[in-house]
Amino acid sequence: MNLASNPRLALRLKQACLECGLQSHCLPAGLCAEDIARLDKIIRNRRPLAARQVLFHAGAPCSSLHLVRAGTLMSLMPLGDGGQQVLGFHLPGEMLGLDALGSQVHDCTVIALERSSVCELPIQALHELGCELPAVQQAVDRAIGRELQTEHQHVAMLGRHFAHQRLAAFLIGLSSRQARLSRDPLQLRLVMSRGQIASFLGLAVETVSRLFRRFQDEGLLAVGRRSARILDLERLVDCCRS
Amino acid sequence: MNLASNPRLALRLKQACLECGLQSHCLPAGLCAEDIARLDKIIRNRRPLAARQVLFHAGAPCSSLHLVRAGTLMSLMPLGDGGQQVLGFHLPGEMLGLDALGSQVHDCTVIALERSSVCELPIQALHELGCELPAVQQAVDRAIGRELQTEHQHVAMLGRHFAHQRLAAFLIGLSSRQARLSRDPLQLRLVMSRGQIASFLGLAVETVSRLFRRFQDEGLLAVGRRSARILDLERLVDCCRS
DNA sequence: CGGCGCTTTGAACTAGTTCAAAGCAAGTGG
DNA sequence: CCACTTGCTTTGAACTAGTTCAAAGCGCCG
Repeated sequence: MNLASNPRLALRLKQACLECGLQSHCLPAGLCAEDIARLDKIIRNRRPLAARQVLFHAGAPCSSLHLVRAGTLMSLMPLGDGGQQVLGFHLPGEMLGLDALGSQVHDCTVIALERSSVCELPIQALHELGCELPAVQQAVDRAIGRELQTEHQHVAMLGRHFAHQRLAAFLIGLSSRQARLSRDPLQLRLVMSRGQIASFLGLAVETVSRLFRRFQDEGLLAVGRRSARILDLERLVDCCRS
Repeated sequence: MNLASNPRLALRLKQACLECGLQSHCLPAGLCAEDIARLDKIIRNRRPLAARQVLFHAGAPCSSLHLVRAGTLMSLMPLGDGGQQVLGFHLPGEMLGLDALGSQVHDCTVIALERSSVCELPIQALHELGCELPAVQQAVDRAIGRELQTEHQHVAMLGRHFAHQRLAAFLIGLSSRQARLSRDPLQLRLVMSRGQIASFLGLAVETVSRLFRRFQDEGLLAVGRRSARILDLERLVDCCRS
């Protein structure tokens, strides 16, 4: 199926940053209209991705960053023994591909979990613009810093002893990222499979499944196949620490 | 004791990038002498750190990056329940503080594990220089990309099932970083405590201790209190995958 | 409708943790 | 210079959280 032939998607592809609903949650956040227009000009390609389509492979050469415009993506690190470690899930407004900044080669694979779309930012052009407009440079710095902090959070989570602490931390993380996008922070869409969540948390699938059940039994969550509603945020937060 | 009064340290503090033995393993790697001289001018402060001295605290405001010049540092993330997760160990030539790039606030604490010294790079000045000299911009990008990739490796390691895989991966990682510094890649200095290694790997101290013994019994390693010699690199590498 | 893949559930198992105590090394002060 | 304190490391034994294995349930897509 040719996605571009879909009128609704074609419309979205034409959308410039200034008309994008994501504006204030994305890279341009905080920039003036003029700067956004400049930024907009260097965005090369707003391409739609089908579910399970690969954005780039580990080892692929690269001279661009990507911003998630819509949908959800996942990054994977090949493990050598054939397995894959899930490194992260990426929501709209988040930046992808920073790992390739220096080496020009990706160290992980990124794949769409549902129909998604991304904006491509050529690194070279972004640098040039950053030199002209300090606000753009700042925005890029913000994205880099946030990416690093997210990784730190992930490591801290994997360091937690108990499985329930990790799952709770994961759900709360998702919730606050939803909030950032002005979505309901209590209604979580679980676009990823249980297996992918398990890999992300360093657990077995079965453990994740049992924990979802347990959280539901304890009245913390209402769990669906592809969604979860947080019923008691406070206790869920406590759960991270005990 | 006033470290600056020590003549040997004072000498090292005056050392410019061009005379620094680390040159080709540090940020300036690949730059021409002229560019290095420019970079050198913006380095504000080469301060020595005593063992256990804190470079910066989580939450501290920040407008600089740091390069490790000598010694070893460790970054820690406060866990809320009072505990600390070890995020990483930092050897000479590696960059510190990138997490604060956007927010201007550190999300982790960095502490010296032994007498160390670091170079401070004001972010503002670094950006300005990067605009003038693309090679400097590239060097910074390299540092950022490498930092991200290191985090990815850490996550991938924490995702491994078995404790021996994690310890082996840790030792091999250390080894290759030593090699990068033209040090003997088989003779590892373990500046950090067993407890710190355990936290880094998401294990209990006792497990790490037992694994060191086991690796020694199996002829992979000769383990000392503060050092380890790799006796069979090939089998140690295999160990990461099985 | 039928088949495939994801999810759930149960039961046995085990790797790693926890608890407790002894062993060491390094630094301190008399 | 030695005795002593302190903190890290090692070792052993009991315990348990999470894994593994197996099988049934369920939903989705062709």
